[in-house]
Amino acid sequence: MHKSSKSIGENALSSFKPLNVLVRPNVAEAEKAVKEAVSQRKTLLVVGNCWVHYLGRAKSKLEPGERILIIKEDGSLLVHRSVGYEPVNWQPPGCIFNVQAKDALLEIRAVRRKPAESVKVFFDRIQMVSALSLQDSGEFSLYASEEDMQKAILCRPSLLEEGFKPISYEKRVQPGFVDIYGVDKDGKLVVVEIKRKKAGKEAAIQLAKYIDAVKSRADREVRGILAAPSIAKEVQRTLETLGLEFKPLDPKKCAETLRRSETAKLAEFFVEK
Amino acid sequence: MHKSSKSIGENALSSFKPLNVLVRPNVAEAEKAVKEAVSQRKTLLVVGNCWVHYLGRAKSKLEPGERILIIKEDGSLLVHRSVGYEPVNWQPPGCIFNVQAKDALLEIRAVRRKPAESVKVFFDRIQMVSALSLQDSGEFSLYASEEDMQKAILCRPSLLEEGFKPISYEKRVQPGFVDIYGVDKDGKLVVVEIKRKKAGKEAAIQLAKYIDAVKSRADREVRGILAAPSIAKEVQRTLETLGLEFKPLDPKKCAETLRRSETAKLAEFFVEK
DNA sequence: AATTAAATTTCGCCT
DNA sequence: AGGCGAAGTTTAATT
Repeated sequence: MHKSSKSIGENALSSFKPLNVLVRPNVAEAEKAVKEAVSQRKTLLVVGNCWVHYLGRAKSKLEPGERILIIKEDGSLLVHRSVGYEPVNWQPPGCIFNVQAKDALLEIRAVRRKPAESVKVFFDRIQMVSALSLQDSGEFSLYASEEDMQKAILCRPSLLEEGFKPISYEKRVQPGFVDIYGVDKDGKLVVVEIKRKKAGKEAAIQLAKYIDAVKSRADREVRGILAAPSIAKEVQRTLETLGLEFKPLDPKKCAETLRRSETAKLAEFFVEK
Repeated sequence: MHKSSKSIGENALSSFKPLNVLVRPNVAEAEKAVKEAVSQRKTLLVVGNCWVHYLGRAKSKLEPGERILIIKEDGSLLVHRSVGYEPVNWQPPGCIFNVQAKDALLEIRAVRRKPAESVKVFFDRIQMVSALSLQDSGEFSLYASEEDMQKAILCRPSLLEEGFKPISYEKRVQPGFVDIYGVDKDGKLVVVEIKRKKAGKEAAIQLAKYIDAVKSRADREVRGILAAPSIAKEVQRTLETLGLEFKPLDPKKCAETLRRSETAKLAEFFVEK
């Protein structure tokens, strides 16, 4: 992790995006738009009066009513009613779609193998069709971001190991920024690289580079610790080969630590007053 | 159940429905539309570039990207990315919403108590806002409709009880139609009332009326059986008072029976050929 | 209201 | 690819 990796945001670049919205189209118009969206792997929204037949692991029938149909780029399908957190009908990613208009009806069929399932949605009146090209590379972090994990170690160093003392963070060295830099209980220098997800090869290489950089400057032994929720077996071997270490660090635990620390600070505040 | 209860459909009546769609609105326009939709308990769709903070049972952060936000009439909230069956962020029904525009940002906050949670969605660019009045009274039946349950008993009477023999179905009597009419292993007349959901008081009363009607015509003892997946405790007592019986009948089991029967018929077909 | 069990569970991780 | 376990699980049913 290094904060310099933060993106400027996709905002400035593309204020123009292809966006097709049809309001109250007839079935033929809707058919065209839906076929196009599905074949172009766009995200599709259809709102209208429909009924649904599902057959697969289970079997269901949904009588007519106005709902929202979503078909996503990955071939997943959702039918949402006006109430309820869960979709009334759905299909996980990987469906193949078949779209056809017949007798003033728009039929959208989603089929998948293994398990063999099909969802058929019939529209007879369509309020809106919208084909979207959603640009979304934003990261989703549950419980703690990499930055949160860094903070957690800084505020409770024992999360990394007993006796660890941080000296600095985001320290600039040759190849970039060292997440955390400190000393262990024996006074040895420690370089810590943090990953929020399962650590891959690049994490080990990155850490190795930092170690080299620090060693060349400090001219003494330096320990390298890769802290992440988990690590690939092969990477574990790579680490050992390089003389580096792995420390399991759970984002959830980090978040709890931060929360407690905030609570503690708050308690402290009230005690001092 | 009686087939005459089928609705004509909401199709013919209301081809005109209030439907507000804003394409590429500015933040102020979007704010107005969203506030209106939320206060009027409409179903809301917002598509645009957004980021999301969640804090409650867990905690999460979603970096900027283009997504679909849905707020339903019951106060549930969904944020969907362009891939994945599940929403990336959500909130179950019963939220209170707070909408405000500030510094060219549209903030939509969903809060609920028990558990105390909040989801904050920030939009800086909005592709579309749509406020929908979804009319949806269509019934959803999983595994089997009441009609399917009727078919299942007709094709395998032992589902009701050993030795039962159907004579007719949808038989016209004074108050309406008897779902299934037959005789038990001792030759006693049996009237069967089927419900797909947990049986309520009205089901017991309905059955009692049919029994009376049949008794007055046949002038001999008639058993009444209410077949449903479950029954309310109080209704069970009502049944006993009236000298009627309850038979647990699971839609899932009915669907399996029908499927097997179809498979059997198919097998029979292939054997005969 | 709290607890338990099922779900078209889905999803990730591991073998 | 199949099996196991967790989930911000949700939801319905039961005590």
